[in-house]
Amino acid sequence: MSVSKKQLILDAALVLFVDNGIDGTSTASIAKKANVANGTLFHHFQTKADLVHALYLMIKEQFAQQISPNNANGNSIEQLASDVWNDAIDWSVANPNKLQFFKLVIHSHILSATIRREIMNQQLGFLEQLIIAGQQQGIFAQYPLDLILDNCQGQFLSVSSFFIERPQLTGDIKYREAAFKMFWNTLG
Amino acid sequence: MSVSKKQLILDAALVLFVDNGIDGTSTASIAKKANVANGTLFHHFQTKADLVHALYLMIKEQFAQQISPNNANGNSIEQLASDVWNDAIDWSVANPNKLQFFKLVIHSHILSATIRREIMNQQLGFLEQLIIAGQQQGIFAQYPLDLILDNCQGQFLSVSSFFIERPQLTGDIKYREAAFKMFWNTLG
DNA sequence: GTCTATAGTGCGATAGAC
DNA sequence: GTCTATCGCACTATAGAC
Repeated sequence: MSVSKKQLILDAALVLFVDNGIDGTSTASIAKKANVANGTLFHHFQTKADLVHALYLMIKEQFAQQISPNNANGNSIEQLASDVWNDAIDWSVANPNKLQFFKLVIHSHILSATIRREIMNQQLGFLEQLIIAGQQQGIFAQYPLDLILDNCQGQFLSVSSFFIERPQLTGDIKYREAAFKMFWNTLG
Repeated sequence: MSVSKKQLILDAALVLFVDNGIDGTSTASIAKKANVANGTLFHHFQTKADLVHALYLMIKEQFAQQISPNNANGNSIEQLASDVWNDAIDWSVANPNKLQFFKLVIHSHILSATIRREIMNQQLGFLEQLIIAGQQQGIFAQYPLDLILDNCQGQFLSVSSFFIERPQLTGDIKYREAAFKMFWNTLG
């Protein structure tokens, strides 16, 4: 077989979680959609929470790969910020289910508060470096870093969802530029 | 009795929802915490979803009362925006459970998507007027209104949660001013 | 309106054959 | 690793006495 049953389960779970919520999705329905037996699911994942966590880790990896800046040298902070921001938005629009799943996990009680806090911090590690650099160069205001990061995550999640819900606006330069401008202005 | 059983149920539900999530809270546990019989809960609320909706409506009313500007005339847009923003943050810090419940409802699947969309629109009606006025006066940039509103809601929810999780920073002028400045800068 | 008791359902997880 | 079958539990909602 070309795709492992484990992966089939993860794929099915993502779709069902986004459609019905995490608590609203039974393990039986996941197995059924994946064309896999009920017991097989619990062979690969000890508990439902383990499945959620594994799915999150997989998606986080993919997200990190898309938005890690690969040409950091020689560009202005604004250019770097624009690249990172727009890469993140592009990824969200190309992977709407995965972005929505991030939001579900952040607000779900199925994972412990500690794990959910780790999630957020890891998610924003790349941004932290960029903001510190901007502050050192005097481009950004000296707002407290922790407050800035929470604010930026809030903007990213809401604006991503905005574009996901309105696919026809994704390529609209007016909207895309406004979205970045608002994000950028926040920092100054 | 001084407080109706219906109100006792609503009060108990709020605490349990915030602690354990909406799906993670059984109607039986709500009745128990409210010192009320199981059947009494379903006498006042036909279904669990009805209870959630009623609780939301009650809290929304309280929130709207706190942040509606009562001295709109004679003040600058920035002063108005500052008043509204800080009233909203103050309310959130004074009523952390209620703000967290807003977040739960927005991301829960127990209410239909239609109802959740209404919720957001009603929540932000007051802001809409202020932003339109600012744009007409040339104080704000001409970003698309719908995008601005989603962005602002994202900032408000994340920054509110930030202060709720760090009560000792609520009165810290440096943090409070930075929070408003970031919000304000977004619009310009 | 409030209570007790319970019906009826769906769920997470396990056991054991293959 | 994958399957079938099912256990045991917790849950929403109802019935009917007071």
